[in-house]
Amino acid sequence: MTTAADPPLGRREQTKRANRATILDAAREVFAELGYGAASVRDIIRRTDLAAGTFYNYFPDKEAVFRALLDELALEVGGLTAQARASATTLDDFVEEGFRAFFVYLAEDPVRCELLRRNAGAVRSLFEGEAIDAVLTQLGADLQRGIDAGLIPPHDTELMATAMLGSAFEVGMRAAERDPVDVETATRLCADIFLGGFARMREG
Amino acid sequence: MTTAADPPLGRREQTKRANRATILDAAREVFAELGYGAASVRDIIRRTDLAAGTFYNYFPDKEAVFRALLDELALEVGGLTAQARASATTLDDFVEEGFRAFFVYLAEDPVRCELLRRNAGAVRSLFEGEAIDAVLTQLGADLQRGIDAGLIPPHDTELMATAMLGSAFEVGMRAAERDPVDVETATRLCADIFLGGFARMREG
DNA sequence: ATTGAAGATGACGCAGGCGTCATCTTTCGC
DNA sequence: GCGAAAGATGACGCCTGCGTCATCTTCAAT
Repeated sequence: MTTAADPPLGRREQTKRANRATILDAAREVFAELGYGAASVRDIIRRTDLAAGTFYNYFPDKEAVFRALLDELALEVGGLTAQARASATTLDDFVEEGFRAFFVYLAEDPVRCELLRRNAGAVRSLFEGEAIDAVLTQLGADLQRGIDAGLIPPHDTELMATAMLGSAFEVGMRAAERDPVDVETATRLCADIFLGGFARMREG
Repeated sequence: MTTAADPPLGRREQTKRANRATILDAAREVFAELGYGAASVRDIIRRTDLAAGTFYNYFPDKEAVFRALLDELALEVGGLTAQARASATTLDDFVEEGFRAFFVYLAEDPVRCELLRRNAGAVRSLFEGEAIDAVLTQLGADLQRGIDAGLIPPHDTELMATAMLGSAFEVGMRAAERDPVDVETATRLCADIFLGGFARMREG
């Protein structure tokens, strides 16, 4: 299931895609290890058997690769969690499956995980209101729908989404560095916390 | 209330302290704006009327200044929150006052706040098990005491502490960028979430 | 006042990153 | 096969940061 021409894949286009992927993979590793700020374009191409100049055929600078990386990631994580929440029928499912999707996604790839962990700050400053923020907005909107439907007590959805993402992020990181990665414990904990929180807000 | 000689403060010692403070202040700003990785020693001294060489009379490299900055910060935040929790008599107070202390501390100084926000990743990778981690360990221990005393249902205290810190951090950042900074709303939200969470864990 | 040491200064040599561009290699259409 | 264009290559000039160190300035003790 590709977007355009399926069979007619010229050698030209083929290497182009491969090179782009190679650069992105190398960049993911480098940013994960060194952090965005300390990483250089040279660090990235050095991890590749491409020449320095080639990099600039694909991306104008390191910020562009970083953006590409994060856009991809935000799209994936946004899609997965939103989908998980969308197919939930109860509030318990909504919360639990949302967290689980996130933790499963993190557990899937340690490099991805480290990329996020190491660059949380850079992501924030670099993508004010983009990419990652979209995930948060999406969650906020879902919460609002829950409130409208009477399933969740009214509250500041922006702050709540922030709290959920914050917990999920930190807990996910901690869980990911345990061996073996225990998605269930993390899911259970976060779900209990926030479901309990909703209950308390409903009563109090 | 200083540690040693109070009256005999020679001009020599005076400038030394002033210079150290000047460097630390400049470093805080630079790290907050550029992020640890991208910041350079030159960026720091440039923000000062000291000469390049002078920097090295006080710190061996940028990592050392960063450590000094973070150690100070961790000590403050650890002290304030631990103290707030220690003087609590009920579980509600324990949770609420702990969060409040943290949010008040953040709201106090925007630069400090930005320093943390921007460098969350660098802090983690640079201080595996030091400084900031101590805050977390402290919180974990407090939770364990709560469990032992039968106030809090048993659970994975390490993960729980992580979740609390994660929420507090993200919510604090978000709250800090709102104008005016609303410590109460943030405190209320976090306290409700985690108190509710405890309640749910106790029942279920 | 004199002098010795603490410490501030900034120029220096070295290292490495940046983005470019002339050149070479490969692919594709004919 | 052939020629032209796409694209890969890596050396180049420029720039900036690093940590040092010889030198100058300032302080304090005599």
